[in-house]
Amino acid sequence: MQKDISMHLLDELSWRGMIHDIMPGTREQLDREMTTGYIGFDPTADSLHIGSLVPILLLVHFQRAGHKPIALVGGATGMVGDPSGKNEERNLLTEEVLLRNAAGVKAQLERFLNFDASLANAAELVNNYDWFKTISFIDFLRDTGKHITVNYMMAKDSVKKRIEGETGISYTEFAYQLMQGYDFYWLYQHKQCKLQMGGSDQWGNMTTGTELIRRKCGGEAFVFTNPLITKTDGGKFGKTEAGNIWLDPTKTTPYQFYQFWLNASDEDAKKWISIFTFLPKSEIDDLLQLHQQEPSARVLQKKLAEEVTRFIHGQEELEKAIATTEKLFFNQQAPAESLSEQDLASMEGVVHIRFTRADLEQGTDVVSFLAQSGILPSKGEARKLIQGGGISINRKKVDSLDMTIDPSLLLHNKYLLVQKGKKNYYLAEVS
RNA sequence: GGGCAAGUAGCCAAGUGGCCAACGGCAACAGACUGUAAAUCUGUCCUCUUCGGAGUUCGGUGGUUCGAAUCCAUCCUUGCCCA
Repeated sequence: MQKDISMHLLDELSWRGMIHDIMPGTREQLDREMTTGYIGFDPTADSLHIGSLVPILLLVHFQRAGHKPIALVGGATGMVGDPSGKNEERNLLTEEVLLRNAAGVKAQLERFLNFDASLANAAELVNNYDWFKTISFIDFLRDTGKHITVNYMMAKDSVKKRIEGETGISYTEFAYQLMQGYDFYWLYQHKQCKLQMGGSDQWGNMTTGTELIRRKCGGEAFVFTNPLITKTDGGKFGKTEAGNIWLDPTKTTPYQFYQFWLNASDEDAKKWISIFTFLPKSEIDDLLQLHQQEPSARVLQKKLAEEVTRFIHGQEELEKAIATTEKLFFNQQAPAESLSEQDLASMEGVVHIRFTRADLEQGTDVVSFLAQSGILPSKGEARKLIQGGGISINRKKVDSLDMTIDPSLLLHNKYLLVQKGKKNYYLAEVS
């Protein structure tokens, strides 16, 4: 991507709706020189989830605009816990878990940025554990703590909320912003890093960093934040009944990942298409117009799902996800028998259940089958859902609790297609 | 260390001796309607169940009582005030 013909990074991010707050002087800094900028990622799990997608995309945009991105894994800060957005003290993760998580997160980040060392703006990965592990408490208090007043720290929203709230805040979490501030300072000193990006909830932590840089060495550094992703209906972004949407294909299959985006509401899709894809403005405008004319065609959702799935999982996995989606949803009225053995066997990403033929020979009732196969957690649960009309087998609604499952129901003598609700498919396979 | 207040299901929050598996709201799941949307309406929502019930809950423990989320004692946790 050529720097001079593309839009200014900030204008680009701005029309995409990826900028919430920006510190004055940031634009001038970006114009002045190739700037090094960083974003921190918390190793709270061994995989990133789609909540981290916006920061990842910011770094990618940043690098494409010719600047140098640094992804920081918070191996040290993760041990302390960020109070932002939390109304309760966190549980501390053990060192062992954190090390493993940091490694997992690092491996994922490496896939999205260009680390080619021959580039002037090659991406870098750092772990703040590397510099924090050797700093003594006394040194930290004398060299860093001395520069920031408690008054300043208490004025931060994240801290103020906790102080005024019911649960209070421990010294540990109170000190978090100093650690994050120190990260910025360290990167400023060692990597000439002059910019920090992050979610809008991080504004307070981020500005502690610029303040520290100013007071400790008279340097000038900048920050900007992206708005937090919300859903129009007020729900939490990135959650489904199955839990988080992870970037790790073994935790969330590409099919499930694709489905998540495809199921975006109209309103959300309009916002998300520009944030989560790299499509140019003209193309997005066209899509928005198409969407306006015929929302039921869901062009926005399809394009969104396609682009994001490709970015995370690659073309091949995307095609499999689309193929499975078409088989399951393209013609829902078609009887399950019309699906070929090949169709069923190649459904990657739907939940597979295995059971032995012997289990079926004498026939079992649906309720036991659903509970024993693990599709539902208990018989009671199975019973309730069936009574509520929420279970289909081979696309036929189960309308009786007495229904018997036996080999005659098997598709191609091998499969059972079980649906919980409209969208959750399970493929049970005899082995 | 002293004083005051609080701890109820995933979250918020009613409930002050039996009618309590515990009002209500949110979230979640399912159904109807649709476009695999949104909104709306309906059902479910501690666990298991042979659908008759059974078991375990209201910070912990012990007690009073025929009977406790509710009363008493004690301990723990949290917040506020004082030292």
